[in-house]
Amino acid sequence: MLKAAVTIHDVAKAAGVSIGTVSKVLNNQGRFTEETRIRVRQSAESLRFQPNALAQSLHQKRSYTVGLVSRDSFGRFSLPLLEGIENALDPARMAVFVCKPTDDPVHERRHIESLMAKRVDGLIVTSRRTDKRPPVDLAGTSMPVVYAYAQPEGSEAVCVLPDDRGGGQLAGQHLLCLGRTALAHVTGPEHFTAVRERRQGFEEALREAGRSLDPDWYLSGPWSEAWGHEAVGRLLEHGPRFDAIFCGSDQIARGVADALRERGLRVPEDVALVGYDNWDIIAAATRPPLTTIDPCLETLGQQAASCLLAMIAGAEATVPRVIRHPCRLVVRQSCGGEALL
Amino acid sequence: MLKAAVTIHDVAKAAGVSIGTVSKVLNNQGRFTEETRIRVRQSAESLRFQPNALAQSLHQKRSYTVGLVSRDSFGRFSLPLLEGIENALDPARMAVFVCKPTDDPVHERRHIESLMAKRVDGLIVTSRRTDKRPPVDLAGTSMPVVYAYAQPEGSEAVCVLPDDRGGGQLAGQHLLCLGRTALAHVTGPEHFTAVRERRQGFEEALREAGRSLDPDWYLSGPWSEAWGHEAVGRLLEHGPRFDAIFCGSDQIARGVADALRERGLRVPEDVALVGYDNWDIIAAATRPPLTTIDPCLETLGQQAASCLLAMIAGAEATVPRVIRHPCRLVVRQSCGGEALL
DNA sequence: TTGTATGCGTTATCAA
DNA sequence: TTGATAACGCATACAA
Repeated sequence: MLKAAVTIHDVAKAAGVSIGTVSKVLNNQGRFTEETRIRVRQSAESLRFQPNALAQSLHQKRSYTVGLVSRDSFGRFSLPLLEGIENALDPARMAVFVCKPTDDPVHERRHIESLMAKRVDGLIVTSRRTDKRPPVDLAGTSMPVVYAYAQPEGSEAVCVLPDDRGGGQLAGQHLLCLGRTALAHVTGPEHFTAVRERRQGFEEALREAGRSLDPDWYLSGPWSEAWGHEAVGRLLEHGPRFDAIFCGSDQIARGVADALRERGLRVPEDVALVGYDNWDIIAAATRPPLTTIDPCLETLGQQAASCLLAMIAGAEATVPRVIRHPCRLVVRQSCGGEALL
Repeated sequence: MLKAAVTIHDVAKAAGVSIGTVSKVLNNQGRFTEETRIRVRQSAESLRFQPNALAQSLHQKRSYTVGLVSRDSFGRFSLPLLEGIENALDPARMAVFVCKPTDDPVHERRHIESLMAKRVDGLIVTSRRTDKRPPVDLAGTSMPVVYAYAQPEGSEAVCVLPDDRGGGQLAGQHLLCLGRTALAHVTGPEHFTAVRERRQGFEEALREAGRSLDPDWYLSGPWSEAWGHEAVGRLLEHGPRFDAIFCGSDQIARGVADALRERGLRVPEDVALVGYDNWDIIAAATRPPLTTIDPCLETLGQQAASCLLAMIAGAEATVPRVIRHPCRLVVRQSCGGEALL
């Protein structure tokens, strides 16, 4: 920006017309001779003219920019979300500002203010867990906001969330379909909404098949491979043998798979395994590769961005308050049955 | 932005002064009575006045904004890099635009143009590998650019890269220090600059200890756990027994660790293992947890951003053309010897 | 000490 | 068809 950027005045001078004419030609607005059109376009071209978006935005009261504020650190969830968001925003020629995530409300506040000062057209708020959190402070403005993979408490804001219940159900149904009858569930900490919802869905699937989840076969613990490992030991303490385990995350599933193998149990012959996340680097490297539930974070992000776009366009009324984004079953080899597809 | 944002005029009216005065007070510029100071500040406060950054930037010819253009997809490298970049930029009150990464020069071109139109103060270009790539097209402007974890070919641009050679050296020295004498190296594809540099550093360490890398003990393959697994088999075909393996990535190391254990070889008692990346989710979950080389991507990003800041401030001359960011040895349990620390 | 006027780069209205 | 000119919101030099 130091080397005096070329402005519309430069183009006008070069083309021998007024700035008004240049503006019209470049925006295909109003009428003008074919000849001036060519002259203007050529001058603009040769000068490598780039209209100053700052000036445009100032005038249009629209910046073609959205802010992405992330809570709880950038993590593995942010990436696919961001990917999806950009996929939706890019065609609309909107750029995105990212903010260093923070748990501190004061910092968050500062970031939001900075974003508002830059007159972003809207905000997307993400998190690394779907539990309710205080909504962002909009300082009384009516800036469009959508929460993606995040949920504001006591607010009418629109949010798009993964359908964790549906994911659990999908896992249960798949296992049941394959003829498994003794299903266990090893998952994360119960204070996660996601943990509770996934289990509900799983139990629902069992119920529909006239079964239920044996309390001895439900284990909640940390989100780690080590926990999966340990859980297998606990499961094995109980007499009757399970023939399938639905895991609350791919990491847990991987720990489970390793532990099973080390104890001489075969996957999927003896025990079928379903993971959760479809975190490629884990799921594909597990032996055998994990059949898992994909929360489809990328399309979720895309949908969130689309909603925001609609709101910015003034179609606020058309977008639902809370959207449950469906999960997808990804079949690899940990349940067998891939031939069925 | 729809609900007519409050402007400096509103504040002026509320405070009963002119906009010039408001501006001066709010920016602590020039002189004014304590009384008007209070009145203005109060009005601004109660109106929740946020100066329009667009207008400010237009005037100052400075947007306090940088563009982050990423090639080759957002990946696990982008996150720590981005984290570091924001850490450095946030205190300077600069915001960052991210661009959907792409390999397509045409799309990249469009993104850069969009960024330039928004009058970003500078650009950071990242990649997921350090190999040389064509520089970004700046359209003849003198916009400050720094390449982070990326390298432009035939360009004088500044770039900051991990010191992969140093990383390899660190690994070798550590193993040697612990008394290992028969060192193998299982790494990624040789067309990666990083693979070649890490090996060079490793060999250098061996050389300094009067040893050299046995060609039979050097194996190059894909960046995967499966390859680590397979490599162990190959290594074992050769008669003499190695007592340490330096792996080109944590993923490879994990595959190696699993294979070793399955063949009854103990880590670190029989074989010491050093990984590369310090990718927590892999390194910490490996059994035993991996001692590994940390390329310190976060501080690398931070340094890149600091350089950019310096360049934007006009101190271009003070920043070196290419910076090699040092790696760090992270000791866990795969080499033993943690007691030494 | 305070207010007015000008410029920043566009777009848009309205005469010419 | 084209060219002045007035916003847009702010900062600042200069006049009052």
